Amino acid sequence: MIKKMLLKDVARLAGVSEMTASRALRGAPDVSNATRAKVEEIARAHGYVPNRIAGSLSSQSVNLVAVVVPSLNSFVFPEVLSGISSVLKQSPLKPVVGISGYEMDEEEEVIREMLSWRPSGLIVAGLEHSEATQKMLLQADCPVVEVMDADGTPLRHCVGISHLQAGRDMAAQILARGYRRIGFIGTKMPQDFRARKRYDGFVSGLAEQGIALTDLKHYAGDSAIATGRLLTEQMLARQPDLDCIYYSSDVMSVGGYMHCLAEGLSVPQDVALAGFNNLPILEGLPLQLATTDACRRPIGERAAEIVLQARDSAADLAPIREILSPRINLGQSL
Amino acid sequence: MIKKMLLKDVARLAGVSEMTASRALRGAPDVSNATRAKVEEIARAHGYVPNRIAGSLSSQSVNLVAVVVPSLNSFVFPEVLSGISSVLKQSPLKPVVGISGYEMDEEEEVIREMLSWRPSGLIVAGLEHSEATQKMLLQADCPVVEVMDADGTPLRHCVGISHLQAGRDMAAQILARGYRRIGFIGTKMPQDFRARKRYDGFVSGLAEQGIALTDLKHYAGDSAIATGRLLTEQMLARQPDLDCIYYSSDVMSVGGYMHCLAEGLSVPQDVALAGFNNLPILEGLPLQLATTDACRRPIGERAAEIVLQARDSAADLAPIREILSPRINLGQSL
DNA sequence: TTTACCGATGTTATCGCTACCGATATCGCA
DNA sequence: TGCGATATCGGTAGCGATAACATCGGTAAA
Repeated sequence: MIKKMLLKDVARLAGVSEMTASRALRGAPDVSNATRAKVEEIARAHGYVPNRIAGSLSSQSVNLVAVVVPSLNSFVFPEVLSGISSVLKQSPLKPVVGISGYEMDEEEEVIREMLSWRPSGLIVAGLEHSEATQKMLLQADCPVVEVMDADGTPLRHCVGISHLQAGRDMAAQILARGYRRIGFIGTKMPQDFRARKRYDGFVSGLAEQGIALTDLKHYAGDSAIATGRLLTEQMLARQPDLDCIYYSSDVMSVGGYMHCLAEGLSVPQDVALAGFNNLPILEGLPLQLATTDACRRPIGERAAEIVLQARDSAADLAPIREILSPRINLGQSL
Repeated sequence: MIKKMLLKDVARLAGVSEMTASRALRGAPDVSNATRAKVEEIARAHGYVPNRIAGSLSSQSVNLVAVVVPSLNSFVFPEVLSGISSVLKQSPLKPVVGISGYEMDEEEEVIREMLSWRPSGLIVAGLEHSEATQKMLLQADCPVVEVMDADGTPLRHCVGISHLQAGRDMAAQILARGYRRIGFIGTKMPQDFRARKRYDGFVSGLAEQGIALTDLKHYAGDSAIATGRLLTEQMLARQPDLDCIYYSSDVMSVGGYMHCLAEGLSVPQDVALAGFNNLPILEGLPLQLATTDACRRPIGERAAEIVLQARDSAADLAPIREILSPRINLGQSL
């Protein structure tokens, strides 16, 4: 294999035209079985890998779906992704992931990069984008689905939950159980719009019943169990009579629980805990922590379905806005 | 914006040739600042997104590095990825992730797909590939780096650790602390070659001192805290006098620890625990669990550096084989 | 037997951009 | 004033594949 095999090499070796070789390898119709077999045989024998760059330029179609998420570390997006993948598997489309790092500028750059590859669809987490990004998304000639969040104005298609409502609902549950001295611990706070909305909903849910937060910690860094533990320790030191803490993420509430375990505090008697996301790390703990399921997988699945739907329909797909209902899991920590 | 803006539209509006517009937008030399500014202005105003498919076909270069990993759920690969990203950020290259799902066939398909986009480099986890995959990787006209593992024969470049040795080392540590009735719990066992190697190394390490495993559980499913907890419970039921368990992953050892917490078993007095990877979930637990750091980030960084190095050097880069030394963290659970 | 038609294949014309190289403008300097 | 060296810019020719249409035996229907 001195130099790269091209389609024309395969064609020549198989004794057919480039066109026929192309059709054979793509599984297109109008090729006799004998010819197809011969072409495939030659391609395999020589390790021919088609050049999809050329193919896509020619066919004006790219079998990729861009997926832009803030992070892969947070345990939350892999599951959205797997929902997307499972649905796309029924089609020739493949997901490609880009990471925006909870930064609008970074998101803009990543989206520009992805759109420059002319994907068949774009799925992006969140409704908040820079102006330039919004413009790009509106002009993109592929279906765009904003996911995870439903509080706001989607550009076109949208699948998510109301984080505002999720926060409010958790406030109601916590108040209903008689807790009154309540703290909130959040991470990535200025940048994570959804965490911010849960916070806002939570505070307003408390306010509806005349309760204000007793303590509050907005931490700029990433969610981590160790961070949750540390911030919980600090908050309980500041407010020894706190009776409940609501965290922006299960990762953090697990950290809080670890603090309680280490200090011999009993949950929920000494302090009640609640998180968000219903992450798999909650399963297997000695105590089931309260959480809200964020519908990650269904969101991914629906988003992918919308992309497929848009691809199949000749005309532009009418805007789809799907608001899923997250389910609170009270567990044993409230 | 009725139809897609093309470079020629930008050029026309800017009153320059396509060529000049192309140079201006790419930041290529030989363009006056005034012209460049005007072209950029027009492009921005009209939301022009260059078509990288056409650009790459023409320039015969793609600024993407394919990264193929078994899974994103396992908590281990995101960190390799972030090592890769951080290094690539100094260059115009961008990582693109593909998921092989711990399946050789799937891996083959994913790699074929990625290579069909003619990336500037390919980083793949593991040394074990199907024959067809090996052939593709050898013929690929881009640098290929196999990462994570160093036990075996790399195709060309390789950055990893010896999992065999990691298993052996942990066996030595465990034996040195006097444990004799030892169990092993592993997941993804037939497919995860690296876990398998740690197991083999562990068993041989024990054998060197005349010890055999007291109990063994190879679980086919994914690692999860809940799974670790359940399998630990079952193993301890089978072997009540087990004094130590080595897990294929920290995720599982945390599950084991959760079982101990729930049952009131003290670690390491009642049973000692050790895992692998040094995952962030270990941080913040009431007890620090023994583990081996898998050097995930440095591996990602080095792999990316090799890709950059190969890109810069005119001639073919001589094979690089880098074996990092994982560090055991004994914690408090042994 | 003739004609319409169909499956299998080949020919031509892009797809949107950039490498390559030639053309032009500008400027310093003798 | 005239020359070559620079700085800018443009025309042409692909990159490697596929869409669309043309071709061409051969078979079934008339």
